[in-house]
Amino acid sequence: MMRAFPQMEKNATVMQPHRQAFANRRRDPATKREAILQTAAHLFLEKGYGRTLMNDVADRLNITKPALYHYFSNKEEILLECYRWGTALIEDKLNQIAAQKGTGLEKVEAFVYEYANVMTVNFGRCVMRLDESDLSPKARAEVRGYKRKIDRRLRSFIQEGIDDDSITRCDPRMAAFSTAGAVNWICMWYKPEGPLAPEEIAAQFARMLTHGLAARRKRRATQPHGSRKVQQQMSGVTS
Amino acid sequence: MMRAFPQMEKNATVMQPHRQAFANRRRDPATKREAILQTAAHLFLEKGYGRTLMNDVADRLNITKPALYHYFSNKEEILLECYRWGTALIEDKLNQIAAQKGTGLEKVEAFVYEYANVMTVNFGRCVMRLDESDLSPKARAEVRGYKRKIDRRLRSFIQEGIDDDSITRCDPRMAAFSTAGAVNWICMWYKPEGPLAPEEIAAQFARMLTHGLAARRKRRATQPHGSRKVQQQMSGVTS
DNA sequence: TTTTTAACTTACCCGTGGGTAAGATATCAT
DNA sequence: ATGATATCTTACCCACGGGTAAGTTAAAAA
Repeated sequence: MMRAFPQMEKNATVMQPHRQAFANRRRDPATKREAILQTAAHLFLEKGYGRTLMNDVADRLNITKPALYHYFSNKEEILLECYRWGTALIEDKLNQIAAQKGTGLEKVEAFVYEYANVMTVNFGRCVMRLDESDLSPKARAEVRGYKRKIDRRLRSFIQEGIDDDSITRCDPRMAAFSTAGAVNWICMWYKPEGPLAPEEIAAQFARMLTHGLAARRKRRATQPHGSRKVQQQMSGVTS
Repeated sequence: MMRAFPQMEKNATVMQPHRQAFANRRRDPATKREAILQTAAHLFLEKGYGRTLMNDVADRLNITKPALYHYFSNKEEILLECYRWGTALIEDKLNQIAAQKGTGLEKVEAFVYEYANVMTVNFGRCVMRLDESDLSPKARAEVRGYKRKIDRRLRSFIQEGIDDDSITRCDPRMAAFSTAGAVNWICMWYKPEGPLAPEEIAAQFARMLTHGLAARRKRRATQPHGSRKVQQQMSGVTS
């Protein structure tokens, strides 16, 4: 029998990609674990950790709440695993940058670019957007460790830049807070379905945070701003 | 009779400043309302909104939970009022800056300085640190309105700067996100009892965010960084 | 003093949501 | 086929915490 809209079924699963992971019972457990993490991360970002119920996660996967406890021992472990995935993404990029050649300033620029990109990925967003105090002291200490490592890396790039004269003299700690803060905040307003492409954001941030807003020298003529279109209105400072 | 430590009693109240507001029954209700708000804001920042119990707030004020409901109809109203106080602080500063003379860049610099200072005050920190989705749709819309106003102001300063050639050509929306993000993030790591003075933070941020990290020109000699002491270690990128 | 009333306390309710006990079912090995 | 096992469901428990009902007390008014 011919279907009127043969693609409908497929689209239905495309819209809920992680439901598929639980279609067969004996499917790879690792895949299911990740499916749980992905949907949980999505919900945590959408509604916050506290307001995300275990039932919400289960519902999205077309399973029941107790099924989740076959893959995670409790809600906090899901949260912790989101942190682990996110920080791993960042660490990975940082190692690449640290191995590169270049001035300190160039490394900071690369840091901002890569870090900004991670801040548009759900797991990355979780790292900076979710509240650490939802974690137990032990888990919180672990996450703090990851974050401190990131911070040390950024500060070392800045210090390199000061030493090689590519960065103006400043307090590396404060510069790191400022730079990282601007990028961290991306996870507060970025919407995957929004009008801004991650690479575009990353590129602009990398430029602005290293070279500042101030005009380098007086411009002669003020010609209009290329063919940039007036873009969709976004809400505000934080959303 | 002489006391061995006559100041002890006084210190006890200094340590818990808001308890005093509820010492007498017929004291000014407005004072008590503010005392509740202050302690609530403090706890919200310390433990998060969701983990702060009405009992926690009451305990700190040496009263019982139902007493709070004489001043606020529910928990959310306390939260909303924190937002109102915080955004009012910011708006106030913004109006002053907008009225000033100067280039766009100078206004952005002033914005960063004043805004950063607000981000070290509890009510100000609440605005950017607490989660809007703890508010009802109606209240959230109100808060969003305040934030959008702040954002519009910042963007207008940036646009002014582009027009008067004090700011390099860029997407004002993106520049606002970057600048505001760096400052907003202060509320995530700033600790009132920490080693950094608000004005110091504000001054450094204002400089870095407008003029960037990049060295303007090659320096001749690299002399050590004045007499700056190695300062107390702070945790990491976000705390 | 006595009355009045706002300010507060004690004792309680109950919806919510994380987590579990025990049983059902699909899939694999034999 | 048949048992064995991981997987998943139905039905439930109960701690927690926001909010309230009803009674108590302190301070101002009369």
